[in-house]
Amino acid sequence: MTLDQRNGNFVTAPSAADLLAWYDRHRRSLPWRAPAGERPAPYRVWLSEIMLQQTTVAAVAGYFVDFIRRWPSVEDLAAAPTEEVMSAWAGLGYYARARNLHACAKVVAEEFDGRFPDTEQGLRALPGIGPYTAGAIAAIAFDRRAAAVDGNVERVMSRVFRVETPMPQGKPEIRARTEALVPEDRPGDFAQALMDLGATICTPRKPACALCPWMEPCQGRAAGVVETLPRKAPKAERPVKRAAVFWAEAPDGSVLLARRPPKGLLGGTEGPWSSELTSDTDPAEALVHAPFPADWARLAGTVEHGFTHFTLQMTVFAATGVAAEAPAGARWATLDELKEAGLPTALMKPAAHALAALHGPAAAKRLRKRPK
DNA sequence: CAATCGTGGAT
DNA sequence: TATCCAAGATT
Repeated sequence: MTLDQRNGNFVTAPSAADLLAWYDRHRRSLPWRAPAGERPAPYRVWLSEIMLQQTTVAAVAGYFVDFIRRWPSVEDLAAAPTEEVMSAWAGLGYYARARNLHACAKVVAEEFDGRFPDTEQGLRALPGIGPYTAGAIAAIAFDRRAAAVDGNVERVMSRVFRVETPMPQGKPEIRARTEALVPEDRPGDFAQALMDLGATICTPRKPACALCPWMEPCQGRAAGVVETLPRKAPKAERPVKRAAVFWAEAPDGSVLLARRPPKGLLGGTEGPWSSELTSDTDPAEALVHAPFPADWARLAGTVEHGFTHFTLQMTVFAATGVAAEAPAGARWATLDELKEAGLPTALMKPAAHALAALHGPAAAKRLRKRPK
């Protein structure tokens, strides 16, 4: 029992034991989790944590099952061509994760004999593993006493301890508070319990405080400010940028696919040829960005895609019956090969737009990923 | 530190 | 329809 000097209230500290007791009754069953009391394989923990970065459980589940079936071990994943990993990742977003995933698998397979480091520090040195993921893997896969501070934990802790400092300035305090609470026993369950609590009880809006194991010690609730936490600076508004997408079809019906440079927006993915997506291209002057001279026809309408930090408005140009060599970094591919390649959603949209315009809606529908 | 980097679901 | 934002890392 301590005194909160901000309002003169006496507060009790939240206990790991109360949270773990709640977790034992309400833990979610997820594809990457082991049965209660068992420790999941580090490979599965790592793969799931990378996929779950800024990505919802629902979006990840199918990809996780696919990856595990296709590459059952880290050695299998390391041995795969990077292009196959990128294709398997297509649609999940943040493609740097896929590149780092493969790079990390190679390091673990080739330099660590297929075994992941079992400490936070060791994990942190691997590509794609930052402070959160290192803590999560150390705790969940190796039962190390490590904190895993993600968005859920940030929200829970900012509320329980009533941290009113806006993020990211408040992060150090959140981390210190979390580290102090991690128990010697069951640190992995503690990490997952905290995330489950944030995902199912201590939600951004309308938290279910009445069901919360930490309702009593929650200072945010006592002060009536739960839903205002964590505090965040207002976000800058998203500019609209324009790009030109070039849909080329050869006489045999194959289409032009270009591999994007490894870094930057959609880095390493394949898709139709386009102007720079991060600059702003005037549609009237778009043809200078075409892959080769052809009878380009501007298709009616535009295609929009919202990225985190800007909205992209794409104008699509199409040419059919093209007999031309594919430029460097591009290839002619059948529609089946296009589906196999896996396009990011942002580029699947203009592809579908072109197919619908040239061959009808039914042709566009065939682009959709078939359920496996 | 601030900007960059995807996507889909919920509200 | 617009906004938020989810198991963040990298530069």
